[in-house]
Amino acid sequence: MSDLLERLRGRGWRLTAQRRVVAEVLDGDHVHYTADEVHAKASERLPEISRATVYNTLGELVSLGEVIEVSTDGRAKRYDPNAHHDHQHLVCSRCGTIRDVHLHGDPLSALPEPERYGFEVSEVTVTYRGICPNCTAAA
Amino acid sequence: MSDLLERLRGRGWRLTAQRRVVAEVLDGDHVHYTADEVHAKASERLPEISRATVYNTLGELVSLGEVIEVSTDGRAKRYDPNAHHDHQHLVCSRCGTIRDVHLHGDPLSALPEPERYGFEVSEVTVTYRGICPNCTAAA
DNA sequence: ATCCTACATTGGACAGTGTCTAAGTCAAGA
DNA sequence: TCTTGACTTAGACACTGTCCAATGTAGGAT
Repeated sequence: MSDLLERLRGRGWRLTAQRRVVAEVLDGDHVHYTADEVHAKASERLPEISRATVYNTLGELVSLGEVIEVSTDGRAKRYDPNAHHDHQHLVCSRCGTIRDVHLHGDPLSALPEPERYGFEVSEVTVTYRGICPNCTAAA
Repeated sequence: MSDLLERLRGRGWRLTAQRRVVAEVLDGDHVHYTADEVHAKASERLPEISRATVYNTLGELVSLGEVIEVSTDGRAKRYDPNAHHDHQHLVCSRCGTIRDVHLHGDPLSALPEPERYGFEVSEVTVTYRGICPNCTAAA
């Protein structure tokens, strides 16, 4: 993700220690953390980083299209660094963890014209829900 | 929706004025209100109804399968009274209004077995996003 | 019709998530 | 090295939702 930092710098981003750490956290594992989880991880490397900065930085990464915001459960949003590959999500209804999944076909084409009601439809998200193997085992 | 109340009473629900009003609000327009909007509407008819009761009642209606909980934006959840007809949602990215839409085919079958990672997949929601005619005109 | 009691409601405190602001700090160009 | 405007900080705040103890009441029992 070091090229991410380069790309952002090219767009006029000021490169600070805080932003670097947030980007590194997102790059690290391919898990979908909540903002506060990102903050916790970031604090391990840069203890004085503030919650507001993490929220700001995540918001910027989202509007720059580098990260996708996923809100599956009405609780905390999660951040998905895998923004450049088209994919959908599989969510555990019990523990909330998210996996990226890839579908057969294009879900956009499943919505017939008369069902579009004059909207300019530009995006579709598909979310599968179920119980993950871990939670099944723990039950 | 008066048969809703009957159905619920058959399942041992105690029929109170508060529950009746919440059910009527949901039945009224076919809009997808947030919990606090339901509370506001309900207060017009029953001023002393409390927020906790509205949240409780909505939660019960959801677990009884009479109403669907929709969280599209990570802000307030919205409640969809149209639970008995399989459908998906079309959301305006600008003003947030929601329309029910009906799809070709079953989106569950679009997720190949190897992409299920041992989950017991039981549910799928598809959300289309775009700009509604109103917002397009206003732009 | 009245009584009982388990269930429902109330209001207010609390918790989680996210936003805002004023003051201080610093990256990076001159 | 200096300057400056963008960035960060801490903490207050707002919104959504949950919880609890005290109070009220629907509906079966009598």
